[in-house]
This record gives sequence, C-alpha cells and structure tokens, in this order.
Amino acid sequence: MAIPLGTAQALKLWHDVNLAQVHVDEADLSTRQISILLTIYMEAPPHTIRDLAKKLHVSKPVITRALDSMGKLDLVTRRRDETDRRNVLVQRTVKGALYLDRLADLIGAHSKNL
Amino acid sequence: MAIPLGTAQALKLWHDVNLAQVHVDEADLSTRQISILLTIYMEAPPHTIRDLAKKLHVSKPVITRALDSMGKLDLVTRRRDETDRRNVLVQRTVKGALYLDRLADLIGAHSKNL
DNA sequence: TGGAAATGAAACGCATCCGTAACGATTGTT
DNA sequence: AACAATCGTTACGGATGCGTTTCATTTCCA
Repeated sequence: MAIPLGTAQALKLWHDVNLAQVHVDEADLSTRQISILLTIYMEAPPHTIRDLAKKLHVSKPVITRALDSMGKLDLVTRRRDETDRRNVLVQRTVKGALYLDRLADLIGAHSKNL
Repeated sequence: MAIPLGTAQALKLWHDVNLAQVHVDEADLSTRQISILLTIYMEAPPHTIRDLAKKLHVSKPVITRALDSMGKLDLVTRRRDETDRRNVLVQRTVKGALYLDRLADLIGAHSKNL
C-alpha cells in the first residue's frame, strides 16, 4: 500500500472526492470543521476544547463554534468532565461515525480508479 | 496502483492532509471553492461560469463569487470570450498551479505512510 | 430589424464564520 | 479564606458566503 500517489493522481482523487462531497452535500462542512471532526474520531480521547485548538492552531472560540454547528447536526456531543468541571469533553455520536464511514467509502471508491 | 484504501487508511489520509492544509492556511478555501479550482485545473478548457455551475450543481452566482475571491488571491483569472462576448472564460494562473502542486505534494507525501 | 433567449454580474436579505476581548464558573495556591 | 490561574463560552464588529431575484450586455432567430 506504500505506493505514493503521483501529482495528477493525487489531485484527481482530491477532485473526485470533493466533487462528490459537494454533490451530496448533506452537511456542507468547512475544511476546519472536517479537520476537527476527523481529529475527534481518529485520535485517542479525551478531547478538550483547548487541546483541539492547540492541535489545529486555531483559537478556542473557533472550536466552540464548530462544535456548536456540528452539534446541531448531531455529529458530535459535549459532556462536562466531572473530575475537573472546567473541562468539556467532546464525544462521538452514531451519526458522526456514519458520516465518516460514508466519507471513507467515497475515498476508497475513488482511489480504485486512478 | 489500483489498491483501494481501507476505511481507516482513507480517513487517515484525509485527516492528515486536511490538518496540514489548515496549518499552512495561506488561502483558507471552502470545499466548494476547492472543487471549482480543481475542476478548472483538472478538466479540459474552456470553462464558462455556466458550465462550472452545472458541473458542480450550484447556482451561477456561487461561481461568480468564488471566482471573485479566488481572483483576489491570483488563483484564477477571467477573460471575455471574443467569439461570443456573453461568455467569460476562466483561466489558470501560475499561482493557482503552484497552489495545487503543493496540495498534490501534500497528498502524495501522506499517502506514503499509511 | 425587433423581440426573445442566454450569459454573467450586481443587489438584496440572511446566515455563518472569524479574531479579539471580555465574562462566569471552577480549580489551584498561599 | 482570598486571590490568581485555567477553562469554555459569549459579545462584538467586521468580513464572507449563500440563494433568489433583477439587471445589462450580447446573440440568436423569425
């Protein structure tokens, strides 16, 4: 699998998946929001607002607002950290997992026809 | 090369590239804008506003405004079609090509370590 | 030639996002 | 107990994007 993609192949993959994403367009997330979502689902918990902000090199309000909008879509959830009630723990949802499954399928399918 | 990516691999690739994109963040394009940009550079010209709108399933003003903002960043240019002066031909720029080269490098690099 | 059709842009109202600067709540410290 | 530090959120002003509608320009065609 360690076969690096050539320039044209890489861009074609990106193009095809982005295009499909725009077509389906159920959620219409920004690049930042997708990054946050993927970080939550791909990296080990716990995920606090501060950690996410640091990892993405953005301010905390950016994370808060992204969680607000993605929370409305049921892609993530918040919960108070009971051991330190200042913290907020960001958690996954079924709908968020399904969203990323679909994205992965899209990428996988388009990586076939390069 | 026709080795389809698994779910985890596909998401990791998407995550890594998105994260790098957010980190560098010179342009901060939306998903739609990136789709438009890639369409212009990957598919055969000529590209009119109407064609792009149809291909992306969005309204024409969306294309117009995306070209406005990406034009400010020197990623694309407009030119009147002299054979039919109603049309506007969208054209590539050096800076746009460099932008996509960098994106392709990013994807290629991250596709190595799966 | 004169009216219909097509194209891209501009106008309008609305929603969303950003960065900075505050703020309340909670915890740590002395 | 009092004060400082930390965390997430909210407020604010400004910028940007969207969809629909309207418009000016250009071309087609009867």
